[in-house]
Amino acid sequence: MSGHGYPAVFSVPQLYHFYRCLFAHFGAQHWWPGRGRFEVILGAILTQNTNWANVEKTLRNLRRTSALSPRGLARLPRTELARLLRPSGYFRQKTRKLEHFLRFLRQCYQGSLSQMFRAPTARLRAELLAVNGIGEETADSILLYAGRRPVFVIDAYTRRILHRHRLASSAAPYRRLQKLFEDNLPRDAQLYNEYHALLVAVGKRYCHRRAPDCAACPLGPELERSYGPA
DNA sequence: TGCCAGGCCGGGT
DNA sequence: ACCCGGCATGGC
Repeated sequence: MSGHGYPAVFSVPQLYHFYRCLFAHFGAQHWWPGRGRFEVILGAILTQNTNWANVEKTLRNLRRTSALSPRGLARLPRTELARLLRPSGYFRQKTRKLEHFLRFLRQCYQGSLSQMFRAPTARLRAELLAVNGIGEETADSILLYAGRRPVFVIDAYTRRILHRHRLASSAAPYRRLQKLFEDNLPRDAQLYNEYHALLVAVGKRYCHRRAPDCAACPLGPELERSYGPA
């Protein structure tokens, strides 16, 4: 069908209906949690494979230093920065990742987020991906939640939920899943924002690793009806 | 107590 | 182009 060896991804015009079911159940999520776009970027890096509650501790640590800006953090000694990042796990890795991002921002955009977000989306995405420590999900989270670009974010919960509802193979690559949403929804950053936040909300409750079939999800039967037989 | 969390990288097939 | 081990803390 696709000719690329990943046949098990379906085109889903009802994807918007899925969104409305989620919104009706869970309501507005008010994402991204964080104050301002620099905190959004920090959170996107710090939450990699990590519980958000741990990230919050680190963000509180950083706020207390009154150095919560690109230039402020760049002035901190590495050991001090590492100590502040400790609660969010992988703290040595994340210290390096953060330093890589700060260096990129300084060298390419004079340390200015305003300047960075003036770049066209496709170019900025490629540049972010070239930063060591920023992968596809983190780059897209930055673009969507800090830059308000219409870029759909795919994460582990999204993958599991799509698989559970037979909308995609569990092995489908990131870009393919992203395209599934972007091709079947209006190109609207606010919609992508709310949709992804809702997927995480439902995923946290019903679709953790040990229950990848989302067996307890109350939306399951409803959604299967709306999709018809797979 | 063990398992889990809003990934990513580097090295090996 | 995949597959895998490593990275680390805090909560249930």
